[in-house]
Amino acid sequence: MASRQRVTIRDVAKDVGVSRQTVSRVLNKGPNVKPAVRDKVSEAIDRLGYVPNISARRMRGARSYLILAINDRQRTYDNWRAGRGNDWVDQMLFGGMTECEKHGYHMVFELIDTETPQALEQLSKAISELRPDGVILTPPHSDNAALTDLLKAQEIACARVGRREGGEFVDVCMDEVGAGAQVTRHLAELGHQRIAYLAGSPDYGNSSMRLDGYRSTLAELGHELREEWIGEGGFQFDIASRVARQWLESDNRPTAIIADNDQMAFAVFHTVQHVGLTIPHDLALVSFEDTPGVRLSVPPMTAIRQPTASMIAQACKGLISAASGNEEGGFFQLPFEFIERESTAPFGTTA
Amino acid sequence: MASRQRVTIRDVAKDVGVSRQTVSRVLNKGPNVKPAVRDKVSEAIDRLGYVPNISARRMRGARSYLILAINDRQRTYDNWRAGRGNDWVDQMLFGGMTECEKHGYHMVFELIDTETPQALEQLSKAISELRPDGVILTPPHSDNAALTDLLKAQEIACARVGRREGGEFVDVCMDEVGAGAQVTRHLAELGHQRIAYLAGSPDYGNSSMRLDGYRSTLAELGHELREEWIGEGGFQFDIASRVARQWLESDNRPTAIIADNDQMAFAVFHTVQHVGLTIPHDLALVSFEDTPGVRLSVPPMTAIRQPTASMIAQACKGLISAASGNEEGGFFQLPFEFIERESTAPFGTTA
DNA sequence: ACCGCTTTTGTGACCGGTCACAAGCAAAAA
DNA sequence: TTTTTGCTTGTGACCGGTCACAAAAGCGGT
Repeated sequence: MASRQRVTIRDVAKDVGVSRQTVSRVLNKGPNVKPAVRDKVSEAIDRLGYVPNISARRMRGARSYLILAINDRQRTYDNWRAGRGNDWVDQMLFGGMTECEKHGYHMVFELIDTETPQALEQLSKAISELRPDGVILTPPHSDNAALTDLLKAQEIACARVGRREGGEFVDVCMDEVGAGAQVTRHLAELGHQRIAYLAGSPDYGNSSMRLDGYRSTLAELGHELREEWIGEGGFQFDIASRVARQWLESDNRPTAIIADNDQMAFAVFHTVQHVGLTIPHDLALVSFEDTPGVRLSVPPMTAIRQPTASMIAQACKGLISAASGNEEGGFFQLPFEFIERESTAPFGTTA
Repeated sequence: MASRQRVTIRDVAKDVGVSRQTVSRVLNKGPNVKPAVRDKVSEAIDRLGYVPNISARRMRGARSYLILAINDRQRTYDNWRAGRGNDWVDQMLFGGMTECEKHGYHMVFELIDTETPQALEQLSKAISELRPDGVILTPPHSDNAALTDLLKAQEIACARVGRREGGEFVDVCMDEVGAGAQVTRHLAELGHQRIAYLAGSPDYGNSSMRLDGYRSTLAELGHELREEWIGEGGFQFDIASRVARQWLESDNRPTAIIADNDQMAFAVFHTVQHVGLTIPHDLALVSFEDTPGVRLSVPPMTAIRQPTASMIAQACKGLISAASGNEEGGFFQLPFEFIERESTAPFGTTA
């Protein structure tokens, strides 16, 4: 059983000899408070150890100081059970809290079942109960119109990770085109001429942006762009394996492959071994994720790392800013990290 | 800007033609409500889509339906930055939410800086603002007396992961002795006679319990127990490497090593390679963690997996039960998972 | 000193639930 | 029938903040 509140705003007010409202104004950094009074109140707050009660604050239509972060249950479960070791939530927590605690905010994590009818109801229940100041939607929720419509209807600010419309939403994403360009340039600079691109799915916007980066960079550098070297692996191991195999067994096989996600990169790894080649001597390989799996592969993989923590931090920042009465929404593109490891080597180091 | 509450308890009361209190009683599954009335109220709640406001509930000393999970900032940062891919928070979220949503609870995650003077203040601020029904302390906080004292003083229920006193706390831990026994028996059954134990630190209770399991199992099976085969690696790579090297270069080297954590298991991996031996042919190796790193090592490592998700679920269950007015506290020991992979092989398969 | 204007401070109501207690009502006991 | 008892329902106050609005104080200009 939790105890009663110890020090309330009235205690502070009485101590200093001012009204509750004046204390409230100091707390919320409101204008129109004499510096001398402000100091006296601040001092009393510290001395008495007063901390405002979030629940009470939320009552009269004020802020709740809560940010709701939505994750997909299935995805979280898969990561957990398969032991693939995706540390997505860890990163969200670190990035989010770093920003939140600066402003006295807290993060509530919620799991919902996307793609099911319950999803909407689950989110609806959570926001009605918690009335957060903002909600962060991560993939695959970012694309769920039913959810964003609900939030819009409820007038709750919403940040979407991985989207780039901006407008009324706080959209945060990575520079996908730049990432596609970066890996392509990296391979080209290593001397590779025959660079294949194993794409995920054209339906997925970010995927096609990376492909754009690949295309434009190849053109820019005057490299040959062969359509048969752009494969589609549907982000899946099996499909990617087949595509990779076809490439690797062809007469004029690519000397480098860019994989759109780690699953497919692993598929290439596997296929390379199967065909009797080795990485990086016979083939350079880059991936667009950076899950622990690829960091710990042998050899460790060169990859683009999504700035998950920064993205969540930016999402929080945007939401808190909106809750503070500033202009809402906006579109933030964050730089990627390029991590060069041992799966890429200069062309010509073939054993 | 969040919108006003749409449907309140008064709306429901008016709709059905009863008082607010009656609706409240139905909500809280209180006794003394006529079944017919209860049904009518429940129906109206569903029809109007009424969801109680947690903040309001919390005001008059009632529950907050919030569980606060405390993690260490440094540890979270390290996991993130080093890319070691510890999915601890993912597991906490999955395990915790699975239990919480059954009871209408939410989880708030907080990062604090253990071992610093701020830690106490950070926790204090968080509980004053949020007034959660319970707090989950994970290592290394579980052992921090200042924190538990604070929670006791504030009369906020507390669950500690990795401790086993029980009493007023909800203590949740793994069967460490059993785990120590299990890996020892596993190796013995594979035919190993010379099984070394690379312990972490005797100061760490769980570590010494696992060692106890090792000792007693060896005795039970009538195996030789050599004190020089119990090393201390301080959970650190470097120290563990030295110990392993000494063992592996001795005349009568062990054929199996049990490592108290993954860091040290990696140290053994490294040392084995360095000395020119291979796993599992020349040496069987087991670890007591199961981070993605060891799952993805080559060969993948046989290991004990901590039931993190279940532990957090149990912690939530205990806290919610206490908040519901049941007997507080207790001690829960959860079974470990033993995952046999390829770093252990029968003795005698030496190449 | 008086006026208008801005800055600073204070008061009562209110948010949406729950608590304490009182009242209504039925069945059981006297 | 009357009283006791237990179950069911309702009423007003209250939790700890903030909002809207009113009041008071400061300040330069006439």
